[in-house]
Amino acid sequence: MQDTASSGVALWRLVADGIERGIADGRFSAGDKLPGEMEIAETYRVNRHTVRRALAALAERGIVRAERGSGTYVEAQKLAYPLRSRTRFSEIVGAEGREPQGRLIEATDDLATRELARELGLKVGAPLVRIEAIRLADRTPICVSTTWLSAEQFPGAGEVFSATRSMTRMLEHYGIRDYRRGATRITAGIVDATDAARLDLPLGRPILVVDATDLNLEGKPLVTKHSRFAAERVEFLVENG
Amino acid sequence: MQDTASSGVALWRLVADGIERGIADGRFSAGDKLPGEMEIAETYRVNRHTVRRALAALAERGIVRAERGSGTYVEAQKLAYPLRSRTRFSEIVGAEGREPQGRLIEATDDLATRELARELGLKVGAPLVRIEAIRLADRTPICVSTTWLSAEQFPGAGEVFSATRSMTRMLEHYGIRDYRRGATRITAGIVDATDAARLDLPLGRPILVVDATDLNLEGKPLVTKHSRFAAERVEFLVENG
DNA sequence: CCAAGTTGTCTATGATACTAGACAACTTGA
DNA sequence: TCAAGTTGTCTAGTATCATAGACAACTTGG
Repeated sequence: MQDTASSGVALWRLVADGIERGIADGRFSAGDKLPGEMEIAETYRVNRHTVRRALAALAERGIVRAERGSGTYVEAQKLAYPLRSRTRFSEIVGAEGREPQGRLIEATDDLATRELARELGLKVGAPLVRIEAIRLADRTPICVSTTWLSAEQFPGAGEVFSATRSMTRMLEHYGIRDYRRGATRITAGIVDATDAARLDLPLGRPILVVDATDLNLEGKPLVTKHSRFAAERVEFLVENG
Repeated sequence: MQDTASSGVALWRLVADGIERGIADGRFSAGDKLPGEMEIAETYRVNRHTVRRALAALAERGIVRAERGSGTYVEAQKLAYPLRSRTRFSEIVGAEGREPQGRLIEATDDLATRELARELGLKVGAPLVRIEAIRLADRTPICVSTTWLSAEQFPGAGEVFSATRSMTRMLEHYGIRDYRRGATRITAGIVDATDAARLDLPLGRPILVVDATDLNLEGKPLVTKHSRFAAERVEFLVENG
C-alpha cells in the first residue's frame, strides 16, 4: 500500500483504522490474538515499522496490548462499573457478561491506625485482618484491593476469603446477609511497581483509587477498603438522582 | 495549529477538509471568493504555505480556482446523476463535460451468497467474479463499487475490466451490446475508513449507497452492484413518468 | 533444551510536512 | 499613477513519515 497519492492521511493511520474497524466489526474479539506484525505488514503492503506505529497508537488508547514473544491481543472494552449503594464486584462483572474472579494475594494481621479505627468504629490499635486481593474479569486484572476487617468480629477471614474468592460470600459465612456502601472517595494516581505487577500494567499507567467503607443494614461499619483500579480497563458510572 | 497530537492526518488535509466542508455546507457558494491565504492561515493557526498546499489540493480536484493578484474562488458543483433505465457512468459524466475514468482496485473470486444468487438468478455457491472499482470525474473520486458477475458467463472479467476501465466496454467484450437497469435501492450511511481512503473523503462524511442489478434485453440478470457515492459530489436525479 | 515465531530496539536513509522569511507578479480601487 | 492586497515562487531548516535491515528479548510448543 503506497500513500494513496499523498492523501494527507498517514499510512500508519490507515492501518490503525483498518485494525480498529476489524475489532469493531467483530472480526477480532476481546482477547483474540491479532495476526503477527509481519503478516499485517504484508496484508496492508506496508513496512513492519509502519504496522508497529499503528499498533502503538492503538495500544496507547488501550485498544490492543502487545506481549513480547507472544503476540498482540485485543484488549477488552472498559468495564462499566456503576457506583451505587449496592456495589458487588461479582454482580457488576457478571451483568456485563464477563466472568468475575477473585484471588487472594495475602492475608495478615494488622492493628488499627487512627484513620482505620475511625472508619471502622473501633479503637486505635484494635486487631484487624488485612486482606490483599485482586479482582479479575475474564482473567484480566481489574483492581487490587486492601481490605480491613475487625479480627474479633471476623476471625479467620483470610482463609474464608481464600476459599470463597468473594467478599460477599465471605461475609455471608459470618451471617452478614446484606450490606451497603457508605462513603466512597475517588482519586487518581500512577500505579506503583507492586500494583503494576499485580494488575499486569506497564509502569506509569494511571489508576483510579477508591476508598470505601461498607456498612451493615444498621449503619455499623463492617469493612473498609483501599482499591486501585486499572484506569484503562474500567469506567465508573455515577448515577444521578 | 500543531499536528493534533500527531493524529496521522496532515495539517494541510485538515485545512482542505475545513474549506471543503465550508463549501458543502453552503458557507461558500460557487463563484464566491475565499478569504485570503493569510487570513485562512490565521484562522487555522497555520503557515501560509500549508494553506497553499490545501488550496492546491482543492484546485487539483477542480473545487476551487486561484487567480493571481485577485483571490481564490469556489468552482464546485455537484455531479448531476440521472437515474434512468439506461445509466452508464461514462455517458453521464461525459454529458456534464467532465472526464470520466474508472480504476480497478481488485478482482477476486467469490461464491454466491443467498442474496447474490437471488439477484443474479444463480444457485447459492455459484462461482462469481467480484470487482472492486472506483469511478472518477475529472480525477475526483465519485463512487466505489463492488460488482459481482457469474464467473462462468464472464471468465476473466477482472482482467478485461482492468484493461478497458469501463463496465460497458467490459460487457461488450463478452458480446453484450446493451443492457438496462433493473431494481435500484438507495440508502445513505457514513463512510467507513476504507471507502474514505478510496474516495479521498474525510471520515464521518455521508455516502449514498446504491444496490442495483443490470439486466440484458431479455430481462436476465447480468451483474449486480453495491456502490457507495460521495454524497457531497453527486446529486441523483429521478425522472418521473 | 531447542527451534520457530513473536515483539522490542537500534541505526540509517530518503521523502514529505510544516514553518519561516523574502520578494516577484498581478489585480483592484482610490 | 499609486498603494494596498492578492497569489506565485524561491531558499532554508526542523520534524515526522516510511522504508530497510539487523539483532536482542521473550514465549510457545515439541
